[in-house]
Amino acid sequence: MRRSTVPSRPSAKARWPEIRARPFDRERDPSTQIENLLSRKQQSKLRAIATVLEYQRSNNTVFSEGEDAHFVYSVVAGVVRVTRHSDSGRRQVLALMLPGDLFGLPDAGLYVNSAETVCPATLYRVPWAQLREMLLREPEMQINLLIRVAFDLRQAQRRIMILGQHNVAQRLSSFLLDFMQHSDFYDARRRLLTLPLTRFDIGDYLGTAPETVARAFARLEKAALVRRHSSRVIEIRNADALRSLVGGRRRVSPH
Amino acid sequence: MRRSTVPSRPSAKARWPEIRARPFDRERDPSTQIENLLSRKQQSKLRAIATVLEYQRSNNTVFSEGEDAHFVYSVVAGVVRVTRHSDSGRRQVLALMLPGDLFGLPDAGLYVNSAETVCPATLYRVPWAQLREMLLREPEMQINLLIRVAFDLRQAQRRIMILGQHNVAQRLSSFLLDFMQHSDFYDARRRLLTLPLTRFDIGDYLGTAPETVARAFARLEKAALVRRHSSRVIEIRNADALRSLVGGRRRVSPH
DNA sequence: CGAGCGTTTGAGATAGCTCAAGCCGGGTGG
DNA sequence: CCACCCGGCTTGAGCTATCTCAAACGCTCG
Repeated sequence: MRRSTVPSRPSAKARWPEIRARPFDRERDPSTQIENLLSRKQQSKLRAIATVLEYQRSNNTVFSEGEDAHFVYSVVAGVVRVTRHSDSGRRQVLALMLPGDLFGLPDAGLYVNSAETVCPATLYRVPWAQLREMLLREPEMQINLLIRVAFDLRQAQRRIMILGQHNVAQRLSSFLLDFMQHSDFYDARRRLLTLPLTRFDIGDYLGTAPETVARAFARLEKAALVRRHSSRVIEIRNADALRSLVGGRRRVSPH
Repeated sequence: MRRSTVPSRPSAKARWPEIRARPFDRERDPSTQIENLLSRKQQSKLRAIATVLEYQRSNNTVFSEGEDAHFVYSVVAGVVRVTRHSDSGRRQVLALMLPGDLFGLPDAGLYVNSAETVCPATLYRVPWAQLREMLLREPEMQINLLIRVAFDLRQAQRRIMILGQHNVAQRLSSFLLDFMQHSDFYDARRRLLTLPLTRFDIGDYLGTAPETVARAFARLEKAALVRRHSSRVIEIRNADALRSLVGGRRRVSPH
């Protein structure tokens, strides 16, 4: 078993948590999408039961598949990868959670996926039991949760499209274009994209091997669509060409 | 553009609807999953606003992506494929809706996917506006919808795993094993699976070409895991071997 | 300055794509 | 009732994208 096998990817360096938890502090917290969906009153109720977690490092486990699910999480800052391992032990990154995203909804009381930090991150943690009660009392709040889950479903369907139809260069382009939407990672003026992920993470996200990701980068660079300033810092030289690459065919006719 | 291009797949024979709609008739309708989640009172309310649609043929359009979304649907009998077309015009089958499944939730008032019958089918049609109001009034009903959408999300994540990690023979095995769960299609005693889908549909579901699906069937047959009685009728000769195939590695080491 | 991880590139093997041709079964019309 | 036709299915051939194993490179941290 060379890589990508069960417990985790390369950095199984098992650094330990170093997480600090503190009660919700209204003053310090930037507003997030989930809050924006709620009324002030609802927000304050949610804050009353939320805890803020600060993960100082990457590759920290938030929760693991199969564990009892007591909490739901929301990203305040940083990036969390939501993963699942297939029977063969290979890891798939199902989704990347960015600020404002919600994750950790239980299935029959258990987490079905694992979640780890991809870089230092700040999260809200909300006890599921209390949230559940609150939802039953407040239909408007619940419908907001429904909207979020429906959004996640559409995102997942988008991933299905990409995995089912695109070659690796197209998937990578699509991934880069997605990250360019977030000013946390993309400096639009200088056209510089700073990726928080390793090639292993990107590979597991795109359903391919890290070497293939590296080669896809090389290919995009040769075609002058991007330029690698370093492995994590990518200059976007031609976003339109990236877009039209994604829109093209998976394979060009051999004739 | 040989196949799999925009409007639809081979049978663009454009047969027209022949749909019959009738008000909900309590006596004739088998209970479906969505109803099972609801109390009697809720059920009767839902029935009051539901219409039953009967599609007599396959390849009938229920709705198309981009249309205004006025209704939500639930499958009573038959199979519906939910599809989306990529920019290149290729079709992806995002999900197959079987009896009890719900589909057609709008995104910003529009359908984001298309839905077509795969065989003759009976559906419930519920006006979204009325359902929405009902949900706001009845939190328990809403939480059931939330559970359904969360279920769909997990299904979609499962598809992501399969598309991202498995080779075509594994995907096909996984597809067959799924269908074996439904007594509508699988005769457990005789071990006969009757597929409602063409090779084109299966290919678009599994993210591959129909020829490759045919070859995967040939491979499974040669390994004595299945036997094709006809292209649509498959004898399952070794379900355990199918399962362990799915659990194995995508590609065997070359050495 | 060495170790370790992550990245890149190379080489060889192969699964799956595309085009093409033949087959097969069921429905239709003579 | 049979022959034909058409759509779907299968198989073949050639090509290439991607996988796997290897090896070398280069940060970064200690």
